[in-house]
Amino acid sequence: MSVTIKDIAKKANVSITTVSRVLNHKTEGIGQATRKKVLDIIEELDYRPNTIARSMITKQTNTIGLIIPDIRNPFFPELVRGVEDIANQSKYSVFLCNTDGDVDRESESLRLMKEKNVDGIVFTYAYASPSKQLEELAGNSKVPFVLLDRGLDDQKFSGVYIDNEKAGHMATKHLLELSHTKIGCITGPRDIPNSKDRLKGYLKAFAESGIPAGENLIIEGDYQMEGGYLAAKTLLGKENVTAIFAFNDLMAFGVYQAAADLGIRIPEDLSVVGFDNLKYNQLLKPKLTTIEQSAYKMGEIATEMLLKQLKEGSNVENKTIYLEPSMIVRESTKKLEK
Amino acid sequence: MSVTIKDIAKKANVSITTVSRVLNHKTEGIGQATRKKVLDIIEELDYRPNTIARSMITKQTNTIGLIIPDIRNPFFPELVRGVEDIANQSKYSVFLCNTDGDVDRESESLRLMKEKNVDGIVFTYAYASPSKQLEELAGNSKVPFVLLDRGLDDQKFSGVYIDNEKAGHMATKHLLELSHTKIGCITGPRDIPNSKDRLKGYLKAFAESGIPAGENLIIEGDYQMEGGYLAAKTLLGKENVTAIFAFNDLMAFGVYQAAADLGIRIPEDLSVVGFDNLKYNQLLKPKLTTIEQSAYKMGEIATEMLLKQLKEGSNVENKTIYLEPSMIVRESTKKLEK
DNA sequence: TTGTAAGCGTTATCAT
DNA sequence: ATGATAACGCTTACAA
Repeated sequence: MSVTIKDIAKKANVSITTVSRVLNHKTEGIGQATRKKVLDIIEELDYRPNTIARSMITKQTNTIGLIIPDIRNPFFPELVRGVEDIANQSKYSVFLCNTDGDVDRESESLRLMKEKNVDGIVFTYAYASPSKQLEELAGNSKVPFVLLDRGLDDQKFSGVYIDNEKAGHMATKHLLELSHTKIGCITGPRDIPNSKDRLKGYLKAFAESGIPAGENLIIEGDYQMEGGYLAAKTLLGKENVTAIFAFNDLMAFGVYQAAADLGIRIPEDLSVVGFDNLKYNQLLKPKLTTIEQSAYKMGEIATEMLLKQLKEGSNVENKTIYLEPSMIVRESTKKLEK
Repeated sequence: MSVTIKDIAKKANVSITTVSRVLNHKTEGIGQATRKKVLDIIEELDYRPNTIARSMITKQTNTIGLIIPDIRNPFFPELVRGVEDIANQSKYSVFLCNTDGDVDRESESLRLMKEKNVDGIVFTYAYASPSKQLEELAGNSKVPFVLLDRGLDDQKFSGVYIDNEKAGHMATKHLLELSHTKIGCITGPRDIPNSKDRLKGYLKAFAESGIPAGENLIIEGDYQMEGGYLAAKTLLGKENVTAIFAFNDLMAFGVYQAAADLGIRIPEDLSVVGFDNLKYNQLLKPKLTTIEQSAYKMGEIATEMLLKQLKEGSNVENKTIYLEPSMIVRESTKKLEK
């Protein structure tokens, strides 16, 4: 049996209340001598308060939940570290759940988080409209949460995103300025808001340029390498595009592979723009032109927002933050020669 | 206030003991009718038992801790999913901690795990000898744990590793058979057992071949891209090696970059062997010859071992499992032409 | 400054 | 088959 507050109290000849007070750094109502005595015994016995017993009373667990689609997608480790680093600074630990983008596993995760009594949740929400679970979270059960990355078109929830429409616009405009007109577009899964917004940007850039955007040039991807590969095969086979804008770097990797299979050279025959600026795309040849967004920073900001809510109570108003994307032009895009 | 066992009891006109019994699926000592009545009310009120209160008594949290160096190293996401997937199957959730390979953060993580009352720990232990903390874990505090990947040369702890010496031997022998004699070796951090074992294999292959292994050809790396890059610069600059064996793929990526900077062609001028078979090294040109080891599987096995210990109590004997490595020959290695 | 005692939501023990 | 009650280890009124 491990040592409890009672053991300390007994050995110090004080009440457990007194021990509790020094434990919680109560300033008033405790004598210097007593405090020291208790502290010494705590040290001597290497006593650690039982956080579970504590949680029962305080209703706090000093734990936050983090729900993401899949840690194996290299975008998310960065995000996770951003969340964890900030959380740890404030003595919070993090519970991780992967949902694989599956609705059932997502609500299962949410259930689990509530069961574990997390104090708040950072949530890569991947659907366009709030689920029943999410509404309930915001309504009855009152667990604070912050959405991030994938988004929800609803200002009533706290969230951290980048300005995806702007990013989509930048990437497409870049390609248009390089004289490309047949620009393939490989989107993310249909329902994910960030993909929708990037598509809006893509279409807007076309509209501005006066060039018609071909319906056939837009293909739904899966944010995975495989989906990028398949979509690129279609695009390069039937549509003869001269450029492809993939909505994440992973799919751009797939585009590279498809191009290699088909003997198509990048950037001579095909320009490619990605999205995310993953660290390991330095390995690609030629180096990938892409949109920069910092998953780590998004994780940090979202967690800071969440912790603020936890500390200041629910009187903190929800807000949505949009980070500025930036474009990194490297070697995979090139002016189209007539 | 959320609904408690008392509310259910009151509404059902039974005692909380009875409710508790149906909650815990006690078969005996409960009538069919009562059970149904209680169950209905539980459903009606959407009651969820408070796991914290439960934990106070059962001393179980249904949570396991997972300590790794850094989730951003692409080896670990796979491992994490292996652990999580198995844990979830048995209704366990996982607490994640990154230590960045830092000793202080590691013992901090361990402390946290105990504070959170995890039932067991899966631990990428990165040092050659057991720390005081670890001894204590095995001794007094009796939290079951399973080590994995990086290892500890001590059969008295449970662990899951691959046969690193054999793997190091395979890789080096492959290079020797391709007529290379000046084979650079970029190891992991000095203290990590898996690196030591790989080095043993490297030296053994040389010893068997009768070719002397040059001391200068062995450079300590950091298991990161940067370290691989730096080490390769040294190796390629001063030592004129014709082949490099990097102790993980990440460092092999660095070798590729160094070679590119120096105008050295792979595999014509330099053969390269990596270690891990990371998914995204498909992106490399030429494709990397490497040692296959499944982080996912290691995570699965370690977690299965841990759960077995948790279920069957401490009468399960500790054991160390060594998985078989295999070699994947791709395009980055080539016979040395005289 | 310090202590007594109630209570958090369960499970476990022992009655009935 | 069911219930009363102690206990888990702590925090927090309230009292002294």
